[in-house]
Amino acid sequence: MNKLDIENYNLEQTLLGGQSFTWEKEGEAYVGTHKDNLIILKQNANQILWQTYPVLNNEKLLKEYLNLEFKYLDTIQAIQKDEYIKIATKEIHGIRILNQDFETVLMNFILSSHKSVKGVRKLVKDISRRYGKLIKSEQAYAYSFPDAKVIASLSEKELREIGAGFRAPYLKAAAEKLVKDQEYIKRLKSSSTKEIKEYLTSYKGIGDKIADCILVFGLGRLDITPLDIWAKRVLIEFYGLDPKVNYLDMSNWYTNYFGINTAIAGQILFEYIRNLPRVKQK
DNA sequence: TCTCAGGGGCGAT
DNA sequence: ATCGCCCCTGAG
Repeated sequence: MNKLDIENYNLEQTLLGGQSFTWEKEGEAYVGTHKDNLIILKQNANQILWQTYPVLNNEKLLKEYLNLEFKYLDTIQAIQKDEYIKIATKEIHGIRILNQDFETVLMNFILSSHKSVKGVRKLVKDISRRYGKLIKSEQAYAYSFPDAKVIASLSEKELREIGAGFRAPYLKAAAEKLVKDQEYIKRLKSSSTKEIKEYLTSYKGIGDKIADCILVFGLGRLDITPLDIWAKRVLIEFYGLDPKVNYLDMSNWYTNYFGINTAIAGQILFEYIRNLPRVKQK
């Protein structure tokens, strides 16, 4: 395998933390797909061992996908605004935001609705195994998540049968829309966050939260923190916000407080609070 | 075996 | 603004 020296990179939390659903841990290795590429990674302290398939040694792809050029330490320094985030950044170290494929992220997050990370990963894997492309190496294999055209060609019934449940019609309609809007989307990517969000929420099955996930994880808009229940708990338990504050106001709070890299702060606080020992409610 | 909520969103009120 | 309900799985 190829070697790359890189400090402050936590593969485990980055790949399996819930921003991507196309990774599995197999023994010591992380096996995942990005578009129609298979990527195998291992972490050894400050070294990442890696290989890509079917095109071998694709360093450009790897660096782009793992976001290796990202100025991690500068960002961490910029968000040290209070004791909570300071403690969190000590405990949770090395999370990056991946540069994932837009279409895959959009479809995967539609599937994430009312599902645990583990549940989404399983569903994504089941769909990939059945309808995706097989990519093999000598040591591992994986199926890529099908592109929009393939998903659009499936019936709602097929998607239900594989486990998509009530998300099946959303997924199918989204895939059709992705195909139809292909050219429009290319231009949209350089538009304002607000405009893109408006477009995304016009999809059935995409509301505020999932739209924000797509903006951050599929388009690299780091000036947003997607508000799942954990990001909300952070605001309520650490920063004293009233639980009744609506989505948009909470979201604006993050952006106003942490600024252009609030997505990173959000990921760190999310991991931190999620791993705190909790007393059971009720 | 059974219950229950899960990193939401929709549609009706 | 609030509230059932959606489909299925893993965890208890």
